[in-house]
Amino acid sequence: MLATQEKWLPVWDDLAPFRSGDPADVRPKKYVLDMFPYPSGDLHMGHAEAYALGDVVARYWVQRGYNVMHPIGWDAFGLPAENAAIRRGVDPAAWTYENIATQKASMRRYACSFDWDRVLNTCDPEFYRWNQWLFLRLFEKGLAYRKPSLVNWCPNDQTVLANEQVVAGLCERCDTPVTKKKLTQWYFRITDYADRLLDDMAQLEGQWPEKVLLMQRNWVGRSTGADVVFEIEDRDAPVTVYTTRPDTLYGATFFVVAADSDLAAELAVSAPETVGRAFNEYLEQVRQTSEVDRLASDRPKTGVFLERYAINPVNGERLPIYAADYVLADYGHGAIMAVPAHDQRDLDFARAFGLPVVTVVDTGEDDPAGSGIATTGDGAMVNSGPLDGLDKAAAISAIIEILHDKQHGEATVNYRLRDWLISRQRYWGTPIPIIHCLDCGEVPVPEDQLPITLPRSEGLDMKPKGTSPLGGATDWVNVPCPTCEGPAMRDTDTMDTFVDSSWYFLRFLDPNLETAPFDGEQAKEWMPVDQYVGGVTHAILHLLYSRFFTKVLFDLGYVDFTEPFTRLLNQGMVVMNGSAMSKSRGNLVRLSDELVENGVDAIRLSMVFAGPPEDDIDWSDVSPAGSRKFLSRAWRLSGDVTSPVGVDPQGGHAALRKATHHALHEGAHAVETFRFNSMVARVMELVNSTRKAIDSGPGPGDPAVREAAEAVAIMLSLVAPYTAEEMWERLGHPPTVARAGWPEVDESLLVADEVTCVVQVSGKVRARLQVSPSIDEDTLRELALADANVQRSLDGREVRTAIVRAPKLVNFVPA
RNA sequence: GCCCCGGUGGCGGAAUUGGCAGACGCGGCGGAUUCAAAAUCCGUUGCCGAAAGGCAUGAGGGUUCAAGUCCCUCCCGGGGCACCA
Repeated sequence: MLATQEKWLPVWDDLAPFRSGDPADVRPKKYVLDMFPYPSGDLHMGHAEAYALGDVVARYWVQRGYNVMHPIGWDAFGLPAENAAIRRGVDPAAWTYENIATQKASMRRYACSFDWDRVLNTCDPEFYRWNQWLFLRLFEKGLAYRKPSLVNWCPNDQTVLANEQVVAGLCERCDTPVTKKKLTQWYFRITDYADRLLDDMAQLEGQWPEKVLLMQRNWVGRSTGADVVFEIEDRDAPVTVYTTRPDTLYGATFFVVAADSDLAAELAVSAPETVGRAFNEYLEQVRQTSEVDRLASDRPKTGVFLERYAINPVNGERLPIYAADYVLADYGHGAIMAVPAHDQRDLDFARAFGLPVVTVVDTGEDDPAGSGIATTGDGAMVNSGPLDGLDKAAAISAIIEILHDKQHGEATVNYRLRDWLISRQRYWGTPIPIIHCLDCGEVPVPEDQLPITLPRSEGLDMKPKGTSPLGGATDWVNVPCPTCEGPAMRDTDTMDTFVDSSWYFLRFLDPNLETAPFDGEQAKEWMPVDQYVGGVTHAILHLLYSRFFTKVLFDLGYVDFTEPFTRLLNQGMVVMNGSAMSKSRGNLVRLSDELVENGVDAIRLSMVFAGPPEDDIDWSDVSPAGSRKFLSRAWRLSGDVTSPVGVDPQGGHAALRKATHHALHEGAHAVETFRFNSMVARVMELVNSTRKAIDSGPGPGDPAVREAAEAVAIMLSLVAPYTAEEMWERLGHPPTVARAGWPEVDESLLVADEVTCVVQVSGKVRARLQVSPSIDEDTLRELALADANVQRSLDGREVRTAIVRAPKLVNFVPA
């Protein structure tokens, strides 16, 4: 196995069959992209699966005559490098580049069909200078801005997190419960693109897994409703609330403001002193509640009455105002009108605080005041003045019109999506290219000063302490203001590493370009990515951000498409005995061990053959030894062929020729529909047929045997490159089989000259006939009826109906 | 709680539009080869039955000449969302 690697790797390096950058190359282009890895160590089983699957696609399109760009790089910024630095005192850069070298060598041995001329590392200044450049473009457009806000804070990593990076209240990286902190941070205005992120999904329908589209739709969370303006007693300015149920306005019995909102604080200040004290106590308690606890679904409702009142604009009723934590400060306007009869959360609160419940929609269900179950369905409006008798939809439009006329509200849209918080208080990332000047404020770093490279880690205190380690690099931080030359300071935060991956696919077009992040002409030729392959863990994070960046770049005129990834394949995970592999569980399978034991080809084949690519693979169900056995069976075919290279297959053994062309045809179709396991099954069938032909059919000298063996080598080259190359050589061809080309399928060989016709009586199979595929219905019916078994089953009964689907099926229905 | 997606032999999984259920493989069993083992090769392998035949795609019902596939109800598993007004 090792000898085979030693033999072919230099040959492949030399021939570079997957080089894609030749401007004279006339082949049509295709861009196949695997999600790039984080260099945390050597490759593991998960990488082995992902890259085996991506390789099938890339190598297939090369065989089909395309100039396939299949690049690889490293998502090289991020916390593990820094944590290693803290634990072991190594330089994050040195640690990272060492791991990259290890992974790169492993990928080469794993025979990944990457174009090695296009490698990039996001931690190279040549890459991240363009992060800074893009940041400045967004800053100019007002799409990058700083604001104070209550943000997600990971106490373990000592950094802020974007909303997308908090999973069920836990830090996505380290599973530590996330807390909230009031901080001024940098954001990208992704919410400006909420509608387009939703609407452009129409382009992806059928091309992306439905599941991913659904998750993104939920994440953006568009809802339609109305803003309603409420006057507040003893306050000049009114307060606007957002509601999806303006039709229930007459059912509002109280008013709630988010406890942690500025409005709550303000209302409490001008309330009686006892209220102020109670409020402050409550707020303190809310602040100490972790995100995990806050999200617990069965938590009782809590709050404080502020002894203030809002006025219902339609009936002038006084609604008591409460501060509570079930209303979120950063959604809508941070305040709601509460309609306990028709909203479960409001009802729970009303019952806890003894507030009235007024039903305004008669849904025919039990009265919520008694049942404790809010009714949310449709029905006739009651107790609602001019709305009485209308149904939900009519009431919504009627009330919006009324509010609009009185200037008390209007129809609006709201989103669950929040702006993307991109600053991080950590070292190993892209410095934010802003200089803070006391006089000039936030000053962008002039473009000719890019990149702002990271200061050396030596001498910096890397320990997480809530502020960026970059703050300790005084020489680096203190700079003159680019505008006024006065003393100023660099921004010391670094960018979220998801910024890197939001556009890296464009950098592959020319990773060494020094004048721009990418070349527009090349983007026209190659983009968007035709096939993206990666894990479903990025369903929201990376894929949403990349879609956002692409739209921004489109608006800025840098690209002419609005979606970056035309087609998406999510591969599953490799697990062991039903659960994710981990050292602590003791079910870790080491890729390197597997490779030593069974070889690269057998591991790749096992990954591809295990099942559909999107399903998880349980390694305990997989037989790499079986894969190895099959590969040597296939390989042996190539040694048995005795006909000369280039022999005309015409006139060769007809049945085997049909088998070959059938396999090529079905195999191609299987690859194009992501049924890679079925493609392998078709190759296995062809190997079996060829073996039979050699041993007991027309013999090894038949031209059809050579044709079959060559087809096996070519199909196998998608999965098992070493075995395929060995076969190709033994069959008398020069390397490399990767560029041999997919043999043209002879359509005439796809039609069988005899098919099996199933004859049923009352839907049960009673006979099978060998018939010509062109047999006509009448002949087939007579033939079927004449069959002895059919006659026995009919048992003298008359045939009431005969369904004839020539040439494959006849069904007699007796009277 | 809401929304998706699944449930097919001992196991992983096949099955264009409703038309031979179980392709291909793993494992098992039997045999050949071998002093023996490994490797390899051949055969066999859904269940019941001696056979004819019958029964089988989570359970139950329905549509149809015909259902793994379509419709309804339920059970189980996996995933996503979860105070977003």
